[in-house]
Amino acid sequence: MTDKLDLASFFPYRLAELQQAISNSVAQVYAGRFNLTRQQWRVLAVLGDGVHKSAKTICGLTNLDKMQTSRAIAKMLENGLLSKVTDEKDKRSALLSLSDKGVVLYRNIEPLVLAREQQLLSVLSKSEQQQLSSLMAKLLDRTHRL
Amino acid sequence: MTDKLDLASFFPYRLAELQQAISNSVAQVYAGRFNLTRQQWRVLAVLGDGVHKSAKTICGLTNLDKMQTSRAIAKMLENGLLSKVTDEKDKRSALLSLSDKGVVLYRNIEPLVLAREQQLLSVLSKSEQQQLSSLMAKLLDRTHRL
DNA sequence: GTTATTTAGTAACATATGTTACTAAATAAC
DNA sequence: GTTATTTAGTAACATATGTTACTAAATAAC
Repeated sequence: MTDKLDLASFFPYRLAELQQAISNSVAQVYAGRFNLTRQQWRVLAVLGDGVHKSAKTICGLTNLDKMQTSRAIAKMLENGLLSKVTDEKDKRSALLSLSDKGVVLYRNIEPLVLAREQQLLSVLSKSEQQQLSSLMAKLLDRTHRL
Repeated sequence: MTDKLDLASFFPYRLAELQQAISNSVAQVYAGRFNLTRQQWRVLAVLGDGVHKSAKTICGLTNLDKMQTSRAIAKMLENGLLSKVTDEKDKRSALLSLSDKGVVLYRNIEPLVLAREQQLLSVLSKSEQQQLSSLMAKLLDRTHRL
């Protein structure tokens, strides 16, 4: 059987493998201690700049599915991490922002997550990191144009 | 609010974004026409070398969860893509291989999937591809040692 | 060689995810 | 300004996923 495909060296597979490992590594930071799901962490991160946003905007910024966003927000409201105010300019949607509790949580997690990122990237030199970032941008762009 | 984290440029997030885009792109090849799930595609790919393997071995090689592997195999047996023979050396496990139908399917998909991989990677020069591969290996290694 | 422990695999359950259908408000069409 | 269409968000359903509990066979311990 002539077989040129080897899963272990197939680029999409290798990327998935790496992504999962990196993702798990970061989740260790926010999941255990702070009891957040990946979705909730993303919502938190996106609201971390202090600018209130609609669910739709959050959905776009987090790259999450519509319902995943809706559910993450619902749970975070329940846990008192978010504040919700009806958008007076469009009463179908609500503007969400971090509550005081949410801000405290974010300020706790943020440095830990950034530290973990650095910890992971530290196997690469600064120039390698830039190289990687640029290669990733090219590839992502490619998928958009295919 | 001082905020040094920006999700859009956070490495783990960018990697997840890219991985998903690449993965979807490859899935277009095997999912629609050939009606395979991602899990089934991986099982197929891993058995494509013609060497029969136990479910456990497949589980390891595909990086799939135990039950995902079990279910993918069950469905593929049902669809006549695999053959199953009890391992006489260890009667708890069975050895799986592609059936004739499975081999035909594999031979059809393989070149298409490899072509898609090349199509995606073609935004990068050969040397950039090697660079990327090497950076990914370093990072993966890092996650194992953390 | 009998009993205790480990292992491959699956079933049954609980949870997560995605899709389709709906509600309420906004905008477009006349 | 009334009716038709689009949009933000969620509920209800169907499917996918992961975990715990089990079965049957293997290996380890005595």
